[in-house]
Amino acid sequence: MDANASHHSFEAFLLFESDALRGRSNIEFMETNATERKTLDDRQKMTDLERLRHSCAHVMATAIAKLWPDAQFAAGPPVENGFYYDVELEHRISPEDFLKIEAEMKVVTKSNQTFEKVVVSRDDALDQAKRGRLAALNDRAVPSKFKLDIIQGIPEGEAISFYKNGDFIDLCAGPHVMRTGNIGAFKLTHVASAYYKGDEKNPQLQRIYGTAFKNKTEMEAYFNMIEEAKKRDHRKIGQEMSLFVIDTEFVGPGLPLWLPKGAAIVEELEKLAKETEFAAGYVRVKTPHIAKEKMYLTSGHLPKLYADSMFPPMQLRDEGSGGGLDAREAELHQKEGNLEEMVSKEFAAFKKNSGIDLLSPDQVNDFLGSLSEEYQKKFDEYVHQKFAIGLVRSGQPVERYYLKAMNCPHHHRIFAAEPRSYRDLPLRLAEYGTNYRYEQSGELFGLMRVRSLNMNDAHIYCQPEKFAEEFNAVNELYLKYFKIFGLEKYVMRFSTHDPKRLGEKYVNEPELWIQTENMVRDVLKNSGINYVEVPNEAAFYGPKIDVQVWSIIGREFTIATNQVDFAVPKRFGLVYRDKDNIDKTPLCIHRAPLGTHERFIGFLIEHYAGNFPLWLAPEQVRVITIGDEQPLVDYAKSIIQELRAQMVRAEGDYGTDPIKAKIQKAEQSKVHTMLVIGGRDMEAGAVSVRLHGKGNLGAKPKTEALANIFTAIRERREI
RNA sequence: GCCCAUGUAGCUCAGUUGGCAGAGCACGUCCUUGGUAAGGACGAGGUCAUCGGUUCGAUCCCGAUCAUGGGCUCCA
Repeated sequence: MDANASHHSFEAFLLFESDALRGRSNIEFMETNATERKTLDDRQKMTDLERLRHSCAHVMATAIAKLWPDAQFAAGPPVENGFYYDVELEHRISPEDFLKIEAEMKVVTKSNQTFEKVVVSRDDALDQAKRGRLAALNDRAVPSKFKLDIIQGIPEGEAISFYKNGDFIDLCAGPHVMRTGNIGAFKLTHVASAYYKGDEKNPQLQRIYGTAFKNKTEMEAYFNMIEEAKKRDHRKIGQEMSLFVIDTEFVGPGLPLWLPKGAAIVEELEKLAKETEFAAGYVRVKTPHIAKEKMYLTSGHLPKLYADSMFPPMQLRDEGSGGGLDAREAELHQKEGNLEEMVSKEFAAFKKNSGIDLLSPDQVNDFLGSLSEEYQKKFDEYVHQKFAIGLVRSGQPVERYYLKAMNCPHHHRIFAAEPRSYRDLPLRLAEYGTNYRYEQSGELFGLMRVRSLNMNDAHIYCQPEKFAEEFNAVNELYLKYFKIFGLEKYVMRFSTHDPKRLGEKYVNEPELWIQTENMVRDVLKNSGINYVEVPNEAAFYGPKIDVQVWSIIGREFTIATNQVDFAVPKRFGLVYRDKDNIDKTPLCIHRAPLGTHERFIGFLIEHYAGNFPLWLAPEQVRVITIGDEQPLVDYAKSIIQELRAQMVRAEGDYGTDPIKAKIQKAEQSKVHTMLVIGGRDMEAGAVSVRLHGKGNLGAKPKTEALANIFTAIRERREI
């Protein structure tokens, strides 16, 4: 591997590791497309709705040009849920301006102007742009600079056209609706910034987003759908159900804390993974959260390529002020003395201020909290120096430690820890490892983008000839999980290499590529898995499979990536002794079917809208008494004991609230199963069963009701 | 990181054109003893994100910082 190639491999490596959990694959996909210019034919393929929305972008530009004639427009395409137009304008457009703009837009749609297409010569186009006539209502002193730039970028021979509505003329390839009045309903939604042509070296523009529909009814339906999705937002439900919090003040942004109810879900998922993986022949390992710098220098994440995504290192520094050890120890004693002096002074002042002579333990804590910043700083310096001296004396070298951003290097070292024979393979090392990644602050998003993540990780080391079998087994795992979570729509995006770019974008192992890709393709084909093949999207060192799933309301999530890796084990010098007594490098399959707890639970919350199936429900059963008489409470408590003895998460509500209030509380907190008991039930040895969202099922013998609960949980299905 | 918006009680949000800080829910105490989505009374809860500036006076105006959210890919 030459230097350049290995540079790419680090990049590819980090791409895999981040893609798996960040769902970046789409972005990558789009970027590849974006480099290819849309042809005029492509543009004619616009759907009716896109055509309408693109027309609406022109209407918006017309309105903005009227309000701010110096506005410079760049591009205004239709997008997934509407349209935008990029505009350069001194005035900062805020949502308050939307009403004003919309009012002007309404004037344009009401007057029902025709969209007229005019095909012009290149010279004409340039001339009009220079006169500032494009994307404007009149001639202007300054040229329409972005339009001018765009015209210059149009290849020779391609037709250039203007579209005109009323007095507004814009450079545009179309297509458009016939008249402005065809835009039945529209609304501006938000404003953001974007660089011209997406390049940060270009000027920053204001991107104004809006949406448009044939008629009001369809627009209302769209906004209702948005509202529905908002109700399912994992951040909202997570708070309502007390699943997790993000304590930015004391713990840090992007570092979620799982509350007991959320941790219950975490535990259930781990239990599922452990059972499933155990049955599939995985062995579990445990690795520390940190490793020496050498680890990541070897893996290639450091010194540069992954450094930005890792938390800065913990450095055990020897930062003495020169001089021998003796001199520095003397300095340390001096510092100790100074500190003591400072403390006694501040203590005296504290006692004087509070007027207390003998402090209680609480008051001592108050005092410690009140110590001056200067003292704290000196104290830190003191501790640091003491530590550094200790290190020097013990003869340890200065070291840097990093929080791990991925588990594979640790697992590779586990592979390397013992001599491996082909008889030991496949070795499937599994771990719910906690990784730390320094995501950019603007990238953080609820549980979906975090800085600490628990990955359902495993690395399968196998002989190349066993690959198909292993890879197939991994896919079986996925299908099994999809079934458990009721995921009906999924697609595996199988990314392959491009032979033309071997040695540049892809590791130069033509035969290995073809061989591995064929193996992957065969497995996918034979197993009847729903997949699409995406050429020229593989990672540097092997084909990859992104797993996209759709939640019950049709939102798409990328939950996991599988990666076939025929290059990195080599970097770690991993070998096994084969039958022929030769050391060979194993293939490695990286896989994480349940992604990370953070992202996966975020997905599940939205998928289920917080109404988890019984086995996952944070509170599975609540026993509710009608009244608070002692015998009834005792009966309820005995039921809870029976449930808890079988690891069922059960709580009791024995309070004095009226029964309707207790039911509502339980329903609102989405308790899966309510066992309501009154005097009648107690005498009959019965419970009356109510399921969340499904209402009262009526009285059942207690033993039968409990047995149903136990079985349903064990089999991970509904009652 | 960059642009824009937001930050008031545990939660959802009012409010003050600059002059003692508000509601509902949740919480606590008491009353209520009831059969499947809210019985009642009283009470406790706040450095109005943080720091600085203007002012007789700042939660409000100005600036900075931090955090959260929407974007920063979909090219005439």
